[in-house]
Amino acid sequence: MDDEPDQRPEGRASRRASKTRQRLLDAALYIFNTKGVEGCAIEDITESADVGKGTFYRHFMDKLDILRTLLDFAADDLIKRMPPESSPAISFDDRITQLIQAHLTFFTERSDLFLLFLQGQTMVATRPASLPGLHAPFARYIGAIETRIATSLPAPGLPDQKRQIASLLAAAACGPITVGLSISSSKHDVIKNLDLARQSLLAGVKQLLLK
Amino acid sequence: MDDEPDQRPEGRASRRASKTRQRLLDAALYIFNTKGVEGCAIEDITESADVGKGTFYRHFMDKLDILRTLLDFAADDLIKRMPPESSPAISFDDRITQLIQAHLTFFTERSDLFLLFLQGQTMVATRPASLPGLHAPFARYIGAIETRIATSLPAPGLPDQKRQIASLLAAAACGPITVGLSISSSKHDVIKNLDLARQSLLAGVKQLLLK
DNA sequence: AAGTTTGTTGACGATGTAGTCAGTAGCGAC
DNA sequence: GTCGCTACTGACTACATCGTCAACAAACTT
Repeated sequence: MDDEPDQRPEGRASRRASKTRQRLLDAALYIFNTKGVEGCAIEDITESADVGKGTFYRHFMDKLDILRTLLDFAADDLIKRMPPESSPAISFDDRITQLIQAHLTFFTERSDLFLLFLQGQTMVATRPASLPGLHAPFARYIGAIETRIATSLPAPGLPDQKRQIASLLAAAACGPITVGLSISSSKHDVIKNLDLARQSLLAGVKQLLLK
Repeated sequence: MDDEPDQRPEGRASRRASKTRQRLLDAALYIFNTKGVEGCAIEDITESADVGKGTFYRHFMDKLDILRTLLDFAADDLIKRMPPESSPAISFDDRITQLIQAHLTFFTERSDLFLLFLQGQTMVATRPASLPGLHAPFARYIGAIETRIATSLPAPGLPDQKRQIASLLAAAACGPITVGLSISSSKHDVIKNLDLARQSLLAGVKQLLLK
């Protein structure tokens, strides 16, 4: 994680505090990806961040709280890599390619964040009940894709068609990564498959829109 | 879970034992999908199965062991729904459709197994190190797809092309479900998206094979 | 420099959990 | 019936984990 120094947080004390907070976030990201979210103890995080245990509770309510924060951050990072919302209308093909490309650089540059993102996605998908408030970053993520394809859609489309295509794009981007890694493909193979998925998606969506 | 009574397990005693084992498997499946694999205690499982805690350890080594058993079972179930290995050579389109269809009925009829399968897939993908021996069912799953597309491939194809297409198919089948559920689409919407993914995949793979 | 506020600490009580094991119940053989 | 065997039980030990809190430290204020 590498935020800029935040906007003038007053003095040294509060600067130190945000540094501690950041260390906790970094440590949590690492531990979550190593031992799994539920499989890790708060003390694993504070140990790795080299702070006292009590400090954790000054910055976060509990494990779910810090997980939420990390997933929000991950979603932000991924969304920032997409073309700007107000970007000029380009061909549908190019827009799809841009969006997949955003996932690709996210995966290559911040695979730690992406892996947590995928972990969270599955957690929310399979047992939303026990994870209050965790669906928000994913809804934001799909929403971001939706608005970004809106301006490039060949036809106006039905109300929920945009959402459908956005979901499909997300699946085309996230699916190959999860599947590829689950059978221990190399990162390189995963990336190749992702490009394949892009082509596949493109062809498929065109077909959908023709009807 | 609903196995047939197993092949003649001798007398009533051992029949009672496999019934207990089955109750544990059923309970574990339920609990895993409710509280998450790592978030649940052995006693949650035995409690739900209404057996003593010690009984668990008579049938399974530990939590990872029963999880492995369940994932193996899930993979078997999914594979059984695919067309038989020795099935007649049909068109590539139809074969892809058959395979996606297998996922679809698996999802509609045994969503509990499929959700655990997806959970396991993500666990293995994001942190293989801490989960020894858990990748096997997923390798088996991809292998099953591979052999089933082999006979219908338009061209012989390169050695790892089959694997690539198999991964892509798996992604096209699993991705939309995970993404769909993560933004709390209805089961119906998820199924619709899955069909979209099938079309998309078909178009994309054809394009791949043309080159 | 003295006093106040803010951030950090780790020991602590309470609770949870894994895995064991001596004991019990049910079954099958004779 | 009774003996041996297998399946089952749940109290128990040993340890892990949570979240708190009184004490401490650093940074600000006057």
